[in-house]
Formats: sequence, C-alpha cells, structure tokens
Amino acid sequence: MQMHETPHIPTLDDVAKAAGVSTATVSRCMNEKQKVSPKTLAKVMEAVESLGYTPNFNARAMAAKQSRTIGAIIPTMENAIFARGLQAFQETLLEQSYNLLVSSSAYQPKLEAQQIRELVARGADGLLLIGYERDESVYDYLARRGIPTILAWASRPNSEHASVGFDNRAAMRQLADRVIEMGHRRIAVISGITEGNDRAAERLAGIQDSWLAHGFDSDDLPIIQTPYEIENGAAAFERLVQGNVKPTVVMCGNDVLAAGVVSRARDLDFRVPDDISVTGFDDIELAKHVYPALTTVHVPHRQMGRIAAESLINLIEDRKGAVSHQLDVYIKIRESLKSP
Amino acid sequence: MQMHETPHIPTLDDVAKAAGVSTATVSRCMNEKQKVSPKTLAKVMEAVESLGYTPNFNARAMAAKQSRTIGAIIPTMENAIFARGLQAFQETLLEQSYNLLVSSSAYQPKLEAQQIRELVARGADGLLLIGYERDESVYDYLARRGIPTILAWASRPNSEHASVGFDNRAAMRQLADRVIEMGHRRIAVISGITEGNDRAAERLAGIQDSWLAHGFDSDDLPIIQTPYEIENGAAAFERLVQGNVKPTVVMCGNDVLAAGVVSRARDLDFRVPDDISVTGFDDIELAKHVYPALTTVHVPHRQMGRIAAESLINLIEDRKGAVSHQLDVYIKIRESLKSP
DNA sequence: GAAATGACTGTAAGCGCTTACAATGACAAA
DNA sequence: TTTGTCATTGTAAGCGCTTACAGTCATTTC
Repeated sequence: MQMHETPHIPTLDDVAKAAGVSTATVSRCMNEKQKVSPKTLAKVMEAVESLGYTPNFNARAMAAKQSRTIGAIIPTMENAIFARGLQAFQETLLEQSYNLLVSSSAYQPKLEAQQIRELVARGADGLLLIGYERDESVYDYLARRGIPTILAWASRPNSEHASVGFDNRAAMRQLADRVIEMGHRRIAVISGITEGNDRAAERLAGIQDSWLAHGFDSDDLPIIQTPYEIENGAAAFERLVQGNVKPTVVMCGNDVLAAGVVSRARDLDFRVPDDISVTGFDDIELAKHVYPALTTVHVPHRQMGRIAAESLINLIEDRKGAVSHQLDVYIKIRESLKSP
Repeated sequence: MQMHETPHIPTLDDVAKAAGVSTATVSRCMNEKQKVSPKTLAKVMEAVESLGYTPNFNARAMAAKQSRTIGAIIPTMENAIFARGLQAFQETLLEQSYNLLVSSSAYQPKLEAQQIRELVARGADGLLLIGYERDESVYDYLARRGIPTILAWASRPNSEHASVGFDNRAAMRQLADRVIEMGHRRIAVISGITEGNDRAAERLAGIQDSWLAHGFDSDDLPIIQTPYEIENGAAAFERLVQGNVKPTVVMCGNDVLAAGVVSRARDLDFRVPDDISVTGFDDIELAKHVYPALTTVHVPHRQMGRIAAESLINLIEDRKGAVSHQLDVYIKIRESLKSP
C-alpha cells in the first residue's frame, strides 16, 4: 500500500507500462515526436495524461548531458538596473526553448564565483555574467569545464572573452564633456563602489578623463563611492554639500543614486537644476519619473539582452568562435541638468 | 586521448581512485564529514582540490531524492515590490543551507502553473507562491506530489493553505477610512489588474468597503485597472483627470502606480497634495523618494520573507501541520496626502 | 581471553532518464 | 522470390551520485 508520506510519483517506466511500450518509445514521445508513429504517440500521450506524468528534470539532464538551461548571475535584483535587459534575455531564450536560472551576487566576487560553480553544477549549458573583472581562476574554471559564457553590460576592446555591451567609459566621458561644455566647473561625483565593479570604475574613469582633458586638477574633483541604492545617493549628497566648496553639478554613477540625490536635494531646499544639476546613467524607467527628470545616458537594455541571448545560444549550439558586440548609447537630456 | 571539445569533468569516481578509497567514502567526505576519519578526510580533500572536483547537482538530487532547493514564483521582477521580501527569504534559507530558485510569472496564472511544474520537476523540496487565487488543479498537483508550499503576501482567514502575509483588504480599508475621514469625497482609484491577482482585488475591495460603509454610492467611485508599472500609473492618471468630475484624491493599488501618478500630475501642472492627493501601498524604498513622498501602507517585507522561509523549512523537515502567520501593517503618512 | 562494541570503510543497488545499437516488419526494387 | 531500404520499436548500458548493508579492525567489557 502506498504510504501517505510518500505519494507515488509516476515515472517514465510507469507510463511505458501503462501504454504497453518500451521506455525508449515514451522518451521519444516526449522529445522527438516525429520519430514515433501517430498511433503510438496517441497511446503514450493518453497514458501521460492519465497518470499525470511530468519528466524528472534532473534525470533528464544527467542522461542527456545537457539541460537547455542557461544561468545568469547579476550583481543585484534590488533595483531595476538589470531588470529590463534580463527580461529581454529571458524572452529570447524562451523562443529557443531554453530556460533561465538567475542568481544575484550582491556585488561580491566571492559570491559570484560560488554561484558560477553552483550553476555549472546544476548543469547550465551556458552562462551570462556581468562585466569583465573577475579572478583569472574563474575564467580558467569555465574554460576547463567548457562552459560557453557571455559577458554583458560592458565591452572591452580586444578582450578574449565574448561580450555584448557598451563602452561605459566613453559614454560617461561624453556626458562629462557635455556637462563641462555647458559651463560647469565644480563637479562632484557620486560613484558606485568601483572595487570589483568594472562598469562603475569605467564610468568614474570617464568623468576623470574628461575632467583632466579639460585641464582641471584631479584634486578638485570630489568623489564619493557608495553602493547603488537610492538612500545611499541621498546620504552621499548630504555629505557632499556639507563641504565648503559647493558643486554646481553632481554626476552620479547611475540613475538610482541620482534619484536619491534629487530627493535629498529637495529635502535640503536645493532647487534642481537651478541651484544644482544632477546626472544619472542607464535611463531606467525611474529616470523620467523622478522630479526633475534625469539627464542620463540611455543604454539599450532590451537590445543588449536579446543579442546576448542570441550570441550565447550560438556559442552553445555551434561552438563558433565568440563574437563581441558593442552597442551604441546616447545622452538623454532632461530637466535635471542645465548650465550653472 | 581527451578531445578538446569535451573536456573531462572529474567525478566522484575520479576522486575515489585518486584518493584510493571507495566512492561511498568520498560521498561521506562531501556530506557527513563526521563519519570519516580525519586521515581519510584529508586524503580525499586533497584529491578533490587537485582534481578541481565539484559535485554534480543533478546526480546528487536524483540519488538523494532531495535537492535542498526551494522554488519561488513571483509575479514580477520588473519592479521592487517583491525584492526586499524575497531577499530576506533567501537569506533565511541560506542560513539553513537551502538554495533558492526564482522565476517570475508575469502575473499570468497559466505561466505560473507551468513554472510550478518546472520547479517541481527540477526537484524543489518546497515552494513559495504569492497569493491564494489559483486553479484548484494546481493545489491538487502540489498535494499529489507532496510538495510543501507556503503562500505569501496575502492572508485569508480559515484557508486550508499555510500562509505568511497580511490582510490586504483590511489594510486598504483602513487607509480609505482615513482618507475619507480627512474629508475627501471624490476618490478615484487606480488599481492593479484584479483578475488573477487576489492582492489587487482585495485592496480594491477594501476601498469599496470603506466607500460604501460611509454611505456613498459605488457608481461615484471611478476605478481604472492597469498593470503595475510606473508609466501605467501616469497614463491612468491622465485619463482620469480628463473626466468631468475631478477627484480630490487618487488611491493607487501600489507605490509603483502612485509614483507614476505624482510624476504625471506634476507634468500636467497639478500640485500634489494641494490640488490632488495621492496614496500608494507597500512602502517600497521608492515611496519616500518620489516627490512628494507617498502616503502608503507599510508592509513588513523583510519580516514576511523571513517567516515564510522558516515556516517552509519547518514544513519540509518536520512535516508538521501548516501554521499561518498574519502580519501587521500600518499606515505611513507622508506629504502626498492632505485634507482637500 | 572471548565476546561484544563501535568506528570506519567498502560493495553494490538503484535514482529516472537518454540513446547507441539491434531487431522487426513492411514495402519497393531487382 | 530475394534483397535492400526504411520506418518503428525494443534492449540495455550508462549518466554521477547516495545509502542500506556488510565487512574489518581495534578497543572494551566481564
């Protein structure tokens, strides 16, 4: 008798017996219908229905040595930075009947390395990672296991790794050039934590490039680094304006920080942009709904996600050489920025 | 000779051979160290290191009939509604060395049902689902497979299902009572889509409860339903104020919609709250950083996530009867609401 | 000093599926 | 009729791991 504690879960064998065929035939019905006669197929499907059979994923992955699952590790799910891109990534995968497994590394390289192993142990056929910067041992591991990998949200010329992204440094430099050309001479920067985050580091570098290229002294560029959270942007701003030299513009590492800045600026009775300008980066949905709307760098998140998925599938199925894609971004001017 | 295409991935057997022990011993070293002599353990661990061995998750799950993985299906990852709660959920699971697999159903019951099967097929030991409302067949399936499940973000008295949540209807009613008692007589509602979303439906019902209890006519309560996205809140507001009766307050199904409303209100030269008040629900981080800051219902997301994790683990490990938790929420008054 | 105990370790039987290979039968070509 | 071809189906060997059970010693116990 069947114990209540351990309900019987139907297996391929059960279906095979019920339909009066071999397990191989049932397996074919589930995976390559065209190899089975219509009559048999109908018989088997009926058994599948009536037993309520669902294939066991682990067994399948193990036997077939592929899971049609790809893994993505993003630094955070707490804000929308990666949401849109990942969404498009997933949609594209689904079209080719791949599944997506997502984990978040909380911007901690150690955690990321661990999750890479976890995902690989789970049989991921390929991986999506954010940015370039990680320990060489991680890349070694991936290469040893032969796991196709795409790096996204960043793009480094002549890197050996396949990537789909944009030039964070050049983009931010362009924005900084614009800001300076508008007449701003006192810029303050609220950057993300650059350690272990090449996108943040490159964005910061882009501002510095522009600053120095315009002949200013790097000592005159105040920089605060803080994790990407609205509240941190707000706090950083408050700290900033307590200094004795008041900036005319605050350039932020992304829109989330910038949203915090405009919020706190208002609380502290600064009018944005009249008293102080603010810029962001990413152009997430939030950017045009905070007040005032943010001048920012528009990143084609959906396009990036889609191309990343296509590239990864190519890599997995063809084992073709990796092709990198560099996408174009553009500056989106909104109210938060004006001449000083 | 090893082909380059298919690098050799070390298995338990390889480790066993390298260490000169049986596979059973290696397995014990990986899972129950205390059952192995220190000498053997050292020998085995050395082999593990030098081969770069990582256990194959699928094989382990299959052999052990448990995966120490729990699955969560949330309606969306696009905005931060579930982020904080899920974060706490995951942290608590991790403390007990359970892993979390998340998928999102895009508020589509069909998709959710599919993902439940997917997660179960992957061997999830337990599930976290949002809300109550789903086809009975889904609950049947879960019961047949004996999958412990916790429902969160909602709470229905005397439901047979274990849940950790709060009373959306009562909470929203409380807020509506407050609004009406402040003197508002022309309320408009921007709700989430209620079909297939019991939380949205209950929040809406809460407003209606209050409205009727105060003796008003349900025909005088304009309601727009729209998916939870900032832009939709904005668009709904625009549609609303084109009507001939201007509301004095817009009550929104959540903070995301409310954020869209205050944004568009400003664009259309409404002053919030002087010309029109706005309320939200959830008290996500955004709520206090939009301008003006949102009056909303504060939901203890982290607490909910933590308790959900604890309950689920109890269910899995003890097979104890399910206990439901109803959490307290409170109204958080901020600038977006004032008397008309 | 014999028997009992306990700490380790090994043997081997699966877990539920895929797939190479073999077998079967039907039909067309020679 | 004989042979070849092709479409279908079955047989059975794993995939990499866990774990019940059995064995081997060294140490106690009386």
